[in-house]
Amino acid sequence: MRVSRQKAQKNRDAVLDAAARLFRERGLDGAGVAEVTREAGLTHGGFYGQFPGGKDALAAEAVTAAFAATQAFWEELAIGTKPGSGGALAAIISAYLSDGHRDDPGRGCPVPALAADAARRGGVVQAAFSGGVRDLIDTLARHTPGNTDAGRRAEAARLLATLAGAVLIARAVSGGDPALANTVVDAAKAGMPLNGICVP
Amino acid sequence: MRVSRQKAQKNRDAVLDAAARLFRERGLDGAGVAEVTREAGLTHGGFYGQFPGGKDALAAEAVTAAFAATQAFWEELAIGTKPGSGGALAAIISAYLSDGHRDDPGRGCPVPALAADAARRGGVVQAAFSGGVRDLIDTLARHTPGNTDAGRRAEAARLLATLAGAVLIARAVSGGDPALANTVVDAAKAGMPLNGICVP
DNA sequence: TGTACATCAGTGAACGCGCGTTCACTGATGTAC
DNA sequence: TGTACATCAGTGAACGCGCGTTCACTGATGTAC
Repeated sequence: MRVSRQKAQKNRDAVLDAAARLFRERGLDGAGVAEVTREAGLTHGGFYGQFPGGKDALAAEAVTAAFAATQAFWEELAIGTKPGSGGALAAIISAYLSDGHRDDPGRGCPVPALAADAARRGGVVQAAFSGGVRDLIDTLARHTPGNTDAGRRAEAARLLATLAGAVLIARAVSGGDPALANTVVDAAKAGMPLNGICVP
Repeated sequence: MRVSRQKAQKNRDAVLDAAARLFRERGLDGAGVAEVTREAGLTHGGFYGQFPGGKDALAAEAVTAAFAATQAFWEELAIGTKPGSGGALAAIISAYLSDGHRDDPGRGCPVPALAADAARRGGVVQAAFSGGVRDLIDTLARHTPGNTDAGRRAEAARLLATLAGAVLIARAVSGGDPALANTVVDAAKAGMPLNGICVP
């Protein structure tokens, strides 16, 4: 049965939201079209009307949405901190390396959750992922101390690698060796620029 | 047809080798039992005689084998460098952040290739992964400067997070934004302890 | 050492299952008058 | 504003396909004599 255009848009958004969460939780191969649409309160039949590009198109849009949400979350964290004080960066790092982020990949950064999948899938998914990483590094660079744009971007890139790597490893070992997971996250925290000065 | 016990062992090893490579290349969901055994020159029927635990058992053993190979490769790199000079660590870092490693996940470190899969799969796979990460960090710590064991281990953990994160991101964006991939890897290189002094 | 036979590593067909995708259909929406 | 009808968002059954796994069978190996 037909629904209003407003309701149709809401339904599409619900599918996208469910996809962005489920893909981060279970991987691009671990969540199917049927489950995603069911989670959005719909059946799978209408899906190809919403996303003519099929699952790949959904995955690409979900990746973009997940990056946008992460970026928005970071900007929200930055509000209320003194500009130039490094407080925004500290807040982002603290949230990124929190237990909450480690244990809730569905609402977290797409990099540790989906980077390997994006690398393998290629096409529109990898393109969306690349754009997301670039925007995320730019956002991080805006809150990173440094003299030049290139320097801030490089530092932000290094930071994201360490943050994503630490959460990636922590998630992988938290079930089999919780102490090791904490070691990795704590080591990453200790190596963050705000805890001292790095002189390359 | 029955084969000799020696040949049977060789066949099992061939399946394990193929699995260790294919799983790293395509992910645990991206390579099937049929393809792995075919790559080893066998049919899939005999597989459950070799691995009664099924695909999960194969994945767990493949993860362990991949970590062991990475560790052996690092130890090989360390041979011929002056002990305590940091030369071994420099060689490991250089190899890890090379284009060759980025573009050949099948023979590379299991962390960027399989950590997300291991986190989701749980069970014996996650247990094998946890053990592999611990051993890898211990190996890295043996070549890391520092005053205490705990300090070396923490530094090694932080190092592995940065290395794995950088390669993970580089692989994900190399198709869509090659310049960004180089930015991330170069930034990780520049942030390595051997290029300067980190004062936490 | 030679022979007869039990063992078992590997084969290939078959199983149920869930996947991504298609399509005829439904019925409320949006529109033309 | 009210009515008639075309549009189309969503439904649910169905498609082929590849997955992990099972199993009856084959025939060379390993063993007992």
